[in-house]
Amino acid sequence: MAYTKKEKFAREEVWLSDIAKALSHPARIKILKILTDMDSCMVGSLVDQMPLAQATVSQHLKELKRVGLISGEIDGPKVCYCVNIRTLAKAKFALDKLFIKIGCC
Amino acid sequence: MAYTKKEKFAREEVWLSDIAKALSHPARIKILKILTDMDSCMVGSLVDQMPLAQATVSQHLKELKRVGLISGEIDGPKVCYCVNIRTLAKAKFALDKLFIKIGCC
DNA sequence: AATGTATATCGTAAATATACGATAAATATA
DNA sequence: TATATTTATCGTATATTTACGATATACATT
Repeated sequence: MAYTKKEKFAREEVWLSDIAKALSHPARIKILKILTDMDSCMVGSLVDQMPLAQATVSQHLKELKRVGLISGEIDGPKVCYCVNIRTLAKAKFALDKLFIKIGCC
Repeated sequence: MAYTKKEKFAREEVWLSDIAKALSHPARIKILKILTDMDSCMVGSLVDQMPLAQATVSQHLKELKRVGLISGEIDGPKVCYCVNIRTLAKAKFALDKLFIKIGCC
């Protein structure tokens, strides 16, 4: 038991739920905000602004990367992350569609 | 370890991440859609349209209820659920704010 | 009162998420 | 080449999620 049944649902529902999952931890929401606020977006300064250990921040970055909400560019020994506007726009569109469908606004 | 650190984040980030968590499974997105499509919204007919056991659907309903996205009204031995537009609007507002902040649309 | 119907809750197994220290890998600098 | 810096990954502990069958609860009907 407890094998997932996500394949039993519509493709778009699965995709949107996956985006929602990526946003389902305050650390990841904060990371997106910080990446926007800073001009530079190296992991080091990101970690400085987060109440979490470096390994944990790295893990959260991985989750955001997984769904394509951010992408990282290697810059010497450092990595510079930024928000992926394309995915963001797709997510916004899908969310708007859902909210309209279920009677909001 | 693995104790949560969610309290270390801003209140609104925690709230929004919690809404996102509620939307982070396709079953729950589908439930919201079904509740909107049907005029009636009894758990029984909901379960009929879901590829999950009754106990599992009930669990998903509980999660949606937890964050206030739906509320249930007891009607005899049955329970009628409907989407809570208030919470939905609040969520939409918070999401829009986030998306605008992080550079979308 | 007994039985049926509808839903929630309990118990539980497996999977996934969260957090961290330690370490690896990759580059830069002395 | 040795050392420092930066980030990802590994290993691991604990918590949470997902799924279900079984059972409890609450109301209706016979």
